[in-house]
Amino acid sequence: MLGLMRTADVVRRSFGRVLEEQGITLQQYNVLRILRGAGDSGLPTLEIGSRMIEESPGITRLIDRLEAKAWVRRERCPHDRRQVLCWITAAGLGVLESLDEPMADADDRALSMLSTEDKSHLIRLLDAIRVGSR
Amino acid sequence: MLGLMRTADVVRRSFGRVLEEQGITLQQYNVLRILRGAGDSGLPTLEIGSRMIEESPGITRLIDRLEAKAWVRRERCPHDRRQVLCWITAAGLGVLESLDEPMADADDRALSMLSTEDKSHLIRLLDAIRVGSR
DNA sequence: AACCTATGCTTGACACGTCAACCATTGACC
DNA sequence: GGTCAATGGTTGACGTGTCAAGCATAGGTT
Repeated sequence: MLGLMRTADVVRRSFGRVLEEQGITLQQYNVLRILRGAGDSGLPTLEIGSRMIEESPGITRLIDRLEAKAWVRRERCPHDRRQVLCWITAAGLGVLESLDEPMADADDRALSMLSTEDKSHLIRLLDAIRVGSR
Repeated sequence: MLGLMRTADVVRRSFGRVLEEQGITLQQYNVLRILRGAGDSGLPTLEIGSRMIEESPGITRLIDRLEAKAWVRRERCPHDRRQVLCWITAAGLGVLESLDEPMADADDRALSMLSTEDKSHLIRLLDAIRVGSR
């Protein structure tokens, strides 16, 4: 378990270094990816949160910062005024696009020492741990 | 890589839940473990930091909190007045002791779904990723 | 219509992790 | 002995994870 956490941190930092050149953090990147996937219909705040690693409260402030950088647009939903819908902006899409390749490279680099078989085995083991942790 | 980070977070939170009953965090627990291992001779601040996951600056404040709870004692080293030596206190040892068993159980639980062979394979894969990330 | 619980955030407070800048002490070199 | 770079730590600022508490809106129930 120690090894798992250590390795995850090493990998996290290595992705972080790629992202910091665009002035974006890993979590902000994740949110933008999720919103790009959601398309024009946008997503309510907590729906984004539920697709991320963290618990809900942090997501509000995370999106605050993305909105401040004009990468995300927010609007209260007219049908259910409790919800706040979020969309990625054109600027946000641009940032993501410029990161797609470097991030794919980083991913390749991080796993370059493993064979295809190793990778699928690793995924299976990790999934098993995650499923079992309830 | 996503799976790795997700799984690590799940595991981190699960250990966190065990520790919070003693009012201690995972990082604080790590520091105490390191200091227990160091014994009576204590360790300089940055030496502790280098054995942890994080980079140096955070370690000062981490130990500040441990000192505030009287689990750690600090003293400027007389031979090299730049260094600050740290020791775990008796109270700190007590806290650790009360956590040894619950933490071992949590570790077992987290990995109970894997065979011995799976575990050593997982360790090998994780080590390979870590070694390759330089 | 009045009430009540659930839902969807948001905020405040605190623990980190990380970078950049800074201070003190050492040790080496001139 | 005086200067200077290196070492060991600390601080400030900012992003994030998490808990507890709070607020507004929805959707029943009566």
